[in-house]
Amino acid sequence: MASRKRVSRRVGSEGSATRQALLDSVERLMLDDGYAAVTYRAVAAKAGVTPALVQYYFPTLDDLFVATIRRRGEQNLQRLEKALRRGDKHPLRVLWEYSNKEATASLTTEFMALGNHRKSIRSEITEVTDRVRKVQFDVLHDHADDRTIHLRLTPRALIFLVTAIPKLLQLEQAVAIDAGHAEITHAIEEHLVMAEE
Amino acid sequence: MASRKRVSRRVGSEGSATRQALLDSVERLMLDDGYAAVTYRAVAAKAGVTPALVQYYFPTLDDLFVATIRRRGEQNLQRLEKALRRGDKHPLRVLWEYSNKEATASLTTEFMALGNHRKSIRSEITEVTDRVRKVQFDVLHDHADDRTIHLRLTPRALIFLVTAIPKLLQLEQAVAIDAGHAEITHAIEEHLVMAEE
DNA sequence: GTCTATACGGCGATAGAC
DNA sequence: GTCTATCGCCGTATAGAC
Repeated sequence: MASRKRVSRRVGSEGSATRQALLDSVERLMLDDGYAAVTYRAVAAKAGVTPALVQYYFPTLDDLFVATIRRRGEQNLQRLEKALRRGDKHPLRVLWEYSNKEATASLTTEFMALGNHRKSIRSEITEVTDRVRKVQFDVLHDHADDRTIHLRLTPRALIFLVTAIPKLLQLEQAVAIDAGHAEITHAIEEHLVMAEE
Repeated sequence: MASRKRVSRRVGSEGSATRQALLDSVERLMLDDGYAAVTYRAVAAKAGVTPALVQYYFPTLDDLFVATIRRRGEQNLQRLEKALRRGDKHPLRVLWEYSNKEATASLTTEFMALGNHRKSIRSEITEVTDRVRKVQFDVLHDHADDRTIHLRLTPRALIFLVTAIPKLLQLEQAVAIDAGHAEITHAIEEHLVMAEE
């Protein structure tokens, strides 16, 4: 099923323009038609190169998916850290807004589905998520006060709620389900306002 | 991509033993290796028949997936209604426990991933979820009292929390993430106890 | 180092033989 | 009702051109 003999992944320099263009094509395909639409032939066509060239850069599809999630994860982490550093909003609100950025979230959903049956991708997701959660926990830990006690929720539980619920809302939206969505969003917004004053 | 001309789905009688055995095999394959492992050849091998016979019962893979989700959805709905009818627990707790049944939830996850890029499955999920949510809403609507106000949450929002969060916990567990899980579970259990007394 | 051409086996789907 | 043959995709391995 998976590759065996192949030794060197990441052929072609990391910053190569072609390489970046290929990863862009992968993200577009995943967003438009789901990860199943990511084939060597489709990626090549979208980027205007030959299928064999895609394979030169990414010997297996796993390599291609891992490179895509790694690049996106890095970008997300930097976006989050930058937003938190600005310090003009309550950290919980920053996390909430960060998680509601839909392009990112629906890509994440695709990757989690992929991770269900591809080990290499599962570990990549685990790694990047751990790093993100650590950043989130640190900032909330510094900010901890009676408001978390008021809500009877620990920082970790709060992080879960404001970051995971948006993900779930979008997961359901993708299958045309929206019962309770407006109410949940409203309730969380209300709690955020309370936490901010 | 999808089938076009085919008119009659559901070849072979609905209750055919072969048919049921094939759907069992599909569920096992999805749980063990993800939906990508569901191929005519794999299903046939698991059920001890020829691949062509599987194709006789289910002309396209879409038909196979739709039949699987429909059967499972019917079973879940009846399980939920039965648990609610017993009336020995608070409806919210019934919903919470119902959603925490893991076999069901991880199958659901697979189907939602499938629904991301297969239209026929998406509408099947939407339909069965609407029916389930209606049952859930009705029972909670009858049961509505000051406890929902205490939590500042509408019935629909409450349903979302106690049914969707377990789904998400398992989705994350599938990729080896568990930050905040224990805390969230504990917090919800606490709220349920409050609602029950 | 970049890129291409080609071949192989496995897949879903179809048509049609028995 | 059951199964065979076939078609056009797919991932990917390999050999080699610039």
